[in-house]
Amino acid sequence: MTPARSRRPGAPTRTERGIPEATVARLPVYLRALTALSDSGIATASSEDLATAAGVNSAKLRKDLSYLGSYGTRGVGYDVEYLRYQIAREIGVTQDWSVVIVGIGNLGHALANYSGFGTRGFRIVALLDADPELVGDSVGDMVVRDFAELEDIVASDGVAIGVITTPAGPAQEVCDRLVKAGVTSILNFAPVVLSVPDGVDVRKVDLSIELQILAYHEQRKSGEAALAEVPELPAMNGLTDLPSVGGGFGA
Amino acid sequence: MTPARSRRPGAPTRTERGIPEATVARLPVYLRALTALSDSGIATASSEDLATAAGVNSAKLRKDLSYLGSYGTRGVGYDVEYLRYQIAREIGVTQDWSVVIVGIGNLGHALANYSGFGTRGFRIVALLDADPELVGDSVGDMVVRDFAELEDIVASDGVAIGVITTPAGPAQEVCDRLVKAGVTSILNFAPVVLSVPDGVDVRKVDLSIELQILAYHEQRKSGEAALAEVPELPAMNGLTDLPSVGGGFGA
DNA sequence: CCGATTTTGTTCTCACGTTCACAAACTCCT
DNA sequence: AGGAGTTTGTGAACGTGAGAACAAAATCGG
Repeated sequence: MTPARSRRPGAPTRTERGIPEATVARLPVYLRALTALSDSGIATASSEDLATAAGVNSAKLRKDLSYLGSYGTRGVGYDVEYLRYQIAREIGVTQDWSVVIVGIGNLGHALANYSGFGTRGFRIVALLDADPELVGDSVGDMVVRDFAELEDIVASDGVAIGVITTPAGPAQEVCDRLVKAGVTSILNFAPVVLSVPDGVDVRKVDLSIELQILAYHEQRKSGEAALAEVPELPAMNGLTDLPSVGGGFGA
Repeated sequence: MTPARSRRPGAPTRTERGIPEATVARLPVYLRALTALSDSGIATASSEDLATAAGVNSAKLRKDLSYLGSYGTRGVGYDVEYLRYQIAREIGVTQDWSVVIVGIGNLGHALANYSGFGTRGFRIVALLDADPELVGDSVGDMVVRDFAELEDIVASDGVAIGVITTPAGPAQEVCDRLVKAGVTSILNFAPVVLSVPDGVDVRKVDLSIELQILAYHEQRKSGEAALAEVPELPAMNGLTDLPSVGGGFGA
């Protein structure tokens, strides 16, 4: 049942530099699919099986995996555990990453309480907020600490990843402090465009934007009748009465 | 200061069908930038100004806007209010969209409490959960209702958009129910690949994936020393001791 | 009214991403 | 052992997106 691992002498000359960004974004999906298969007791899966589980095309999956190396066996498929390890290693989640969350409002609370964190290669080492009212509160099994402690925490815990769940206003300032303290990857939930120096990665999660994208397609579905209802060139004097669109996850 | 609006007789022959998906995804960002400029009392902005505010290249911004029509004035720039309305109309947020949230756990709570919803073209009409313990609880100014009421609510309020904030387990089932009730756009926070019939749009927000993408780049930054520390081909007998990677926003 | 200046809208080119299609490689059955 | 059947890995074709560059159109100063 377990396939030959085919560690052939002429090693696959692993992709020297640069897995395409689109592929990187899908690797975590494959990882999750593999974990699910593994939990179901499935030891081997074809690219077709995996692709179905991950919700992608099998050719795309094979090409994606080929950037990592040649980890399958022709005529058989992929060893689930083996491939899972390889992808985990490539992503970097075989080691643990320390994470700080800044801004313990509604969303910060939700993320802090999210139990499935530690088991996935990420460890929340601190919850920070600048509001003295919040500092000292306990959230789950952690206590909210003062944002002023940031530098110490980053230095002592080797934090590389920061999560910003503040309102839009202070987000850039928080970001600057994070970067100055040595954080080089930021996950931003605040509805602002953060500017960071080269070498720092920012990823954005924005609920409003997602909903607006859905709204766009939704509008298209309802036939063009809906479009015709809205005047293309409205009288300018009515413009200030518009609902305040835009914005996002602020306080 | 206000430019001529240039409603020339040969109308711009608005893009008949199909704004590129990449452009659609950026329109909400432009909308937000325009709203910010508008709030600052700025009446006119060049593509350069807008691009800076939105964090993109100005050529890209101009090309994106050109898909909507010719709403700028050469030598001058764009009228902020006018362009804001045009983008809002194109996205479809000049009208209100009714939204239901299913799964009132930590995250559902956070979204329900998010006050900046109603002002942005989205109206939460119901919070639903299947857990009898939760039904009847009040969250913000709303009350959690039984998931069984879904069909009635969708029918009476014309709900087109559903947000899934349940754990992974029930997500597909919830999704099926939503679709059957008539929801045609779904924003999914559960860490599963949802399968839906044609004509239904799904967008996914996944914290674990975002963090893992950051981790990948972070690993690359720390020089290749880090890569070398991890064996490329570990002994297979150690594999089951791996931390359980993958998964995501479950209970 | 005209030329200088500004800034848009668009064309062209290149890079990236997706999909097809098939040879290579492996297993299984006779 | 050999042929039939599977499934990977990848080359090639195609489509989409990004960025540079420039002509067209507008303003402004004289």
